[in-house]
Amino acid sequence: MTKIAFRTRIEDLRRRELIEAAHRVFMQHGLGGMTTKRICEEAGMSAGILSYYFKGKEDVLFAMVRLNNRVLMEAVATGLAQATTRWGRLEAIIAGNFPEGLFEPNIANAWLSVCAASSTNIRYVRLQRIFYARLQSNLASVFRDVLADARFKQIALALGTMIDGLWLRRATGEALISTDCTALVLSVAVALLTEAEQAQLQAA
Amino acid sequence: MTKIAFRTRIEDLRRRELIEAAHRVFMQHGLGGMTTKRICEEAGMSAGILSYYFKGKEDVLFAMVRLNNRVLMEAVATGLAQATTRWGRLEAIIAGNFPEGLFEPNIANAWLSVCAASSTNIRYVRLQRIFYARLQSNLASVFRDVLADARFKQIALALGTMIDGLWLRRATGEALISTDCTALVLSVAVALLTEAEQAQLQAA
DNA sequence: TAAATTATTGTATGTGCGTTCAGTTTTTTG
DNA sequence: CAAAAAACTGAACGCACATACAATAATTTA
Repeated sequence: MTKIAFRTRIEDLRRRELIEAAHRVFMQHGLGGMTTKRICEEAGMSAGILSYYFKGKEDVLFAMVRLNNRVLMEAVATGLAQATTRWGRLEAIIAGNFPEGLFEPNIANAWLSVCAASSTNIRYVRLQRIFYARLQSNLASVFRDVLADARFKQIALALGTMIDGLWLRRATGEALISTDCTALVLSVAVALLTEAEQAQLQAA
Repeated sequence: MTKIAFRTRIEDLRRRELIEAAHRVFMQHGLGGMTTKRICEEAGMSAGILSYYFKGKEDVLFAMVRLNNRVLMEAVATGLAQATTRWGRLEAIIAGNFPEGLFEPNIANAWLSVCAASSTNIRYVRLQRIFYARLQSNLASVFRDVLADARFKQIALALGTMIDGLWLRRATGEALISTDCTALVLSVAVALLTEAEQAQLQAA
């Protein structure tokens, strides 16, 4: 009994350590430079350990991406919980997608690399889908009841792709600042929503 | 004299063939699967030929990306030349960024891979910058005189990143259609520009 | 403490890659 | 046609990598 408990604990620990080491290597050397040797070295372990705790390198990468996504989604969730007004919630959603200290070229590039790898690996596509669905549902929680469904989907797509595009630009080193990006997306959101409101008023 | 002329011709021909072969391999196997062997095989030549006409694999890749960018930019240019009205020009610019038959997952993924590789390779960053600058200048040719400079830059960034984001989504296989994307970006452009106009009217 | 299980190591192995280069064929020159 | 230059070949090399695995160390169990 205690045996199993301990085993699980150390296994989880090692897996976590390897994932975090993989993350650091990823940040520093990019997807191409993320070798098993470097990961194990970064984790302070020997080369063979990776095969012991993971199915292979791909498995580590996937676990890493999943962990990152989870962290980001939780950040948005806590931001949402703190917001009180409808517009505050919108800002929280958008700002949550440009976390200060994380909106940096190397991190953006890591994310981009994973997107690029998505075409090969079905699991990544699924992960991305989940991520986008969450954004969509967050936006829906703010505006679905105010907008017609078709137009809402359009606006959600517009805002979502803008966020992605800004990250992409950041990945190439463009000098974008997280607060500016939030402001930009927010301003577009405002323009689209006021327009939609006016259209709805005219219809009535 | 004839010697030099002929030499130049066959060299250009082979280089072009290799670039196009590289492009096909890229499309089919992705950036990771684009090996020198496959490229030469696809071009119907032997393995060593690549080093004969190019400095190395990277050189071929770069030439390929440059060629693609040129083609896309020219497509936009011709579309622009045909447009007569101001709004027609705007639509031509946007539609030119979603060319029918080219707005497909594998092509999108190829572009995405290059973006991801940009962080390592300075030449790609330069290429991307040129591309974005061209988009910016095209948009400027339509709207700069109507808008304040700061707001124009914001709007141009918003539209540009949306276009990128839509390509990114397409890369992961999302079912987006080129005409829908054009319509979406155009609708956002309209919303932003009418808003900007109203703001300017109120100021007067 | 002895046995047994688990955790870790580091070398070995095989694979796939980009690049090189000595040689061969083709084309051009005189 | 002979000599020279250019175009091209394909085997060979070295390197970096992921993974496997036998050996060893640490820990738990009885």
